[in-house]
Amino acid sequence: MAENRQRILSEAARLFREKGVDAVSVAEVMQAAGLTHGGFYGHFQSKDELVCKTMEQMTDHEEAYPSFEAFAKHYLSCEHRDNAGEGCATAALGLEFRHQSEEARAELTRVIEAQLARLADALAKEKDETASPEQVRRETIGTWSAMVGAMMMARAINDADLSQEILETTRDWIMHKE
Amino acid sequence: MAENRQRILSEAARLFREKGVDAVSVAEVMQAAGLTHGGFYGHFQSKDELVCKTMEQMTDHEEAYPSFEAFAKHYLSCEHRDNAGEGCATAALGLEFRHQSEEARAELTRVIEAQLARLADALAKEKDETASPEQVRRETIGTWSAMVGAMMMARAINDADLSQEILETTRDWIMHKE
DNA sequence: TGTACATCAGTGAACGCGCGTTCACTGATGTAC
DNA sequence: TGTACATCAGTGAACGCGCGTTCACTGATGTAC
Repeated sequence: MAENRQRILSEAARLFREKGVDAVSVAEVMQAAGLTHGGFYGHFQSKDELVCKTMEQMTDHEEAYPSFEAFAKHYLSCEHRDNAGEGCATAALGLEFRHQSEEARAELTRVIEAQLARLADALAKEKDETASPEQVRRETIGTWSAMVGAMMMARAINDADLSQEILETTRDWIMHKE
Repeated sequence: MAENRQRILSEAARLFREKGVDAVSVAEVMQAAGLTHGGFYGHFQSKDELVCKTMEQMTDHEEAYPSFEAFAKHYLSCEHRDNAGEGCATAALGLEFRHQSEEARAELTRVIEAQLARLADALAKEKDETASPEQVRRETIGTWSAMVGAMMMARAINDADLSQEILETTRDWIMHKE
């Protein structure tokens, strides 16, 4: 039963990021986990609880970033854009949480805080001792906003050329701000 | 009848940005326009057509930005964050268009292209002749991504302090990139 | 000016559908003797 | 080792609900005579 619960959570994490929380039904998650929809309520009290637990697990499973440059390069890639299911939850879900419960929004806030902390670590390592914590935080928030915004737009629009231009130019822009 | 159609479009533009396209029903739009839901299909063929026409009108009604700094300051304000219904369509709808029709996605692409063009104009004016068009485009895309990403995160999260910090730090970051 | 009629934007009950959720049931598993 | 029974995760039909959409109807308006 613990195995099944874990498979439900993993499939939910993938499907929610791929299509959005509202666009994925409980039955679809259960089918992806190889079960039928009726058994869902043996594992979770409601779809909202599944959303919260999925976000909770995402925060736990994240690893430290190897280096800021490597992270930015991967983050702002076409591969990441085209595989939202395995990618960043903030860029994949973001706005949808306006309509989620307060509990779910609190989990997303934790996810974003954790991502900012990891990114700040990577940036601080890059700079050694040459930047104050305040400067690092400033650069972290600025670059992180640009990455999230660029990815969201690149995914939303219809024009492959403009999509790629936004990713590449933003990557260039945050790394060499002239 | 033309007046009613216009009122439907205006209310749809406000409600869609405020709550998202999927979270607003046809009946809700019609009620906001002072009509009943049945009459909707005398004005539009489908909800999808309403989405497209609403986006079309948004592109048309935008004005040139006074100055880059003034625009950024207003864009990254708490007022804008808390009044999505009157604000930027890209930051308000963005990702939701993954599930919309190709026609609707094409309209959003046009909205984003128009916003990039207006922002590039404002930036170019600021710089006079000191920057090449390529440099202006680069800075336009970079700053625009950061503004959209910051606004989306500021709206999604649950923590008022972090929300405001993201807005203020990003504003600071894009204006003085050290 | 007054009456009869055509037009048509808007009304509201009804439809089919998919959703989240419930619940009586099943059938594999483990324990008792 | 073999049989009887309890447990309980998972099944699948069914629920109430809100959605987008349809359609027979209404009632105000404008024209014809």
